[in-house]
Amino acid sequence: MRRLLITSALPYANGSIHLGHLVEYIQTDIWTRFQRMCENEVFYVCADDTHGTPIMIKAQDEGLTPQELISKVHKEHAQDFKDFLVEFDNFYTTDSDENRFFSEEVFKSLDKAGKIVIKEIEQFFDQEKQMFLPDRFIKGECPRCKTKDQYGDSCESCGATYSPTELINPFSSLSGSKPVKKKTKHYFFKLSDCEEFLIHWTKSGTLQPEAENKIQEWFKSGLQDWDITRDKPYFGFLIPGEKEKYFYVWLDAPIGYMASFQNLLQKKELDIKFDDYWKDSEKTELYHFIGKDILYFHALFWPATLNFSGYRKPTKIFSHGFLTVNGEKMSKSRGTFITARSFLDHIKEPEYLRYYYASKLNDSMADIDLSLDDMVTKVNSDLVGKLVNIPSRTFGFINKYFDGKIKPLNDIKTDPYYFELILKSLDLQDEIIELYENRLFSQVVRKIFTLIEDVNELINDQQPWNLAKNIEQNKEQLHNVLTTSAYIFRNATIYLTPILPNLSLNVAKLFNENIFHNFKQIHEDIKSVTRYKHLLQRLEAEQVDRLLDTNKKQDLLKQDDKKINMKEYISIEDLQKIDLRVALITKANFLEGADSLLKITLDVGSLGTKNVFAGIKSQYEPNNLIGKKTVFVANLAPRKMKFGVSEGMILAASDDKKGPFVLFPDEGAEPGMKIK
RNA sequence: GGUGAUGUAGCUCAGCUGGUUAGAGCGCAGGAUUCAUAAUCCUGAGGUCGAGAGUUCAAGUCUCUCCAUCACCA
Repeated sequence: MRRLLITSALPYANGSIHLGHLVEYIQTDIWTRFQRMCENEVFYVCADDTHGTPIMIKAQDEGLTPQELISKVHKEHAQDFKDFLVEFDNFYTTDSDENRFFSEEVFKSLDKAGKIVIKEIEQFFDQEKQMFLPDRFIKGECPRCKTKDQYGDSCESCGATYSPTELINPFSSLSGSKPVKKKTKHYFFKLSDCEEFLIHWTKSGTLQPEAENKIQEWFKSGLQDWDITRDKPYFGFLIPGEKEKYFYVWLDAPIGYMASFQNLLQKKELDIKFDDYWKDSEKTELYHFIGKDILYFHALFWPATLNFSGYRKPTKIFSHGFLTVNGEKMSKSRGTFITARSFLDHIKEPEYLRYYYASKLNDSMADIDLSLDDMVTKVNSDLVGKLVNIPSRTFGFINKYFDGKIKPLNDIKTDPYYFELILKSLDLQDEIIELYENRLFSQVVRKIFTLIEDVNELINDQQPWNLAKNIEQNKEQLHNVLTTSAYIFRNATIYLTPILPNLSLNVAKLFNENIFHNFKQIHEDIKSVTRYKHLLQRLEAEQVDRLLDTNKKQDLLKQDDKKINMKEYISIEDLQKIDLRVALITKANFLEGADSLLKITLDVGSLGTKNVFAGIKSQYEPNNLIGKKTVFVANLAPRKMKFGVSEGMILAASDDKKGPFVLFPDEGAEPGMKIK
């Protein structure tokens, strides 16, 4: 029995889980479940990554403390993972006592080993906010192509990279003020000292070949010492002995793997030694699943940190590519920036995504594409049309003619025609296990579906519906066909369990079993089957359309909110341009041929009588409006409409779901009064 | 800008260390079938393997150049 500790990268606690994140969690979860089905002892831990400036700023924006923000996000993340059947043994947080302990301990050990050095550096400082600015919070003109409003590290327009000090006219994106250069004392991890160790470690088979190539580039350019300090204000752990300096979030984030594991041992009171997993690489294996974007941290900083603070190194780092949707980068305006939650709201079935990802995942770092049309056809044709179709087309016969009973494996061995087919499904086990182990899930899926296709072919050839017409004569043959189908279907489902745990559970119930939890179960007899109930619904293309539409709309709303949040203020002069008046509704009428408009006649005091057409028919009866006062925009340019000239506008509130609701002023407001 | 990866049928992807007529699923066309959620099965059409050059008896597979896409740059 192998003993494995497996991790997925920690999601940052300032946003929702989206389909891009899920590639990794689903990939890891499949591999973890696979290892469990091979009877290995497996722990799968993760945590929210909770520290850093962006979290601090976001909490401020939302009027929360950072702790409140991360606890809110943690709940949301945990629910998303659970609903996508991502089964962590522990989903913890980096803002924990355990993590503080290990972070300090690692830091002290590194210091003792002479790997920590103090340097004075010069950084941009926002005098208004009284804080040092991370690169991405500084904006200015690109020094090369002069494009305005570029971030402090690189230009989105020409792709140049530079340091924020090179920007022309830099400004703080937090306060808008001009940052000044200021000196500060920082702790550095002497990565430059670790080159020999890292060259050896990265070439010892711990990385995929592509990742190894990528790493070479960094060696070529020379390893730079790593700044692990951030000045206050910051949300994170104080560096031991300091009052205003914190650990950079990337120091304590991977240590969060250790903290989450330690927390798991305590919480579940497991009789397992922490050191077996974190100090002794002989006894246990440690695997990190990550995205290719954070390879740098996991393949250089992390092993070096571990090695020089007395811990074991990871057994292997598995990096995967990025997710594109419909062949392009995920985009909020196209609606392809799909959150886990909105996928569930519209598609309902998390296993459709799990299946689709599995059918495309392999061991490489190449990006994978979620083609939504492709997902629909794949799910419908593979899962519904082929897999689930088997019990649907055979269980009726088994129940009707054989009282739900299936032949034992030994009995069918006498007939080589059928037994060979079953044998093929048994023999595939070794191959499938090897493919799973190597994370070649797309090939696993393809292999399994050759079995499914065999069964459908067998049923077509043998035509149980015809055999049943002359049941006395054909009973034996019919039973063989059905038995063979049942075994192969059962075995294929066992093989698919890591990918489709819920479906597997429901299929187990069809066979009067509790659960499929071990690949060895393919050798067990099937005793009986129950009545067939539909296992999966077809996926309709409209569901996908609605999913994209909803995400698109939400993005538009958010952009509106953002405009306000981004402090795109208007001046008081701008506001005074609008002549708002109290008006009395004297008449209100339906208009023939108008779907949403009412004709409203207003008494605006000194401005006289005005007519407007208001799109409020859905909410208001004309008679209920007469005699009420409302708010009127008096200097809006008159507009010719089908029904006449609209001489202004009355104000009403609405969002995408409800409204409009007309505004009514408080008592005492008289027609013609200015609103200011 | 530097570096890494990717580019194979309409779509999504397999093709191990170079070796006979380049594969799968979906889609499409034709047929079979009706047990099954219009599901299933059979047959077929579809590719100068991003472009160009080179190495070799032989290249999708190795080398070089170029083009496009994605990522990273601490």
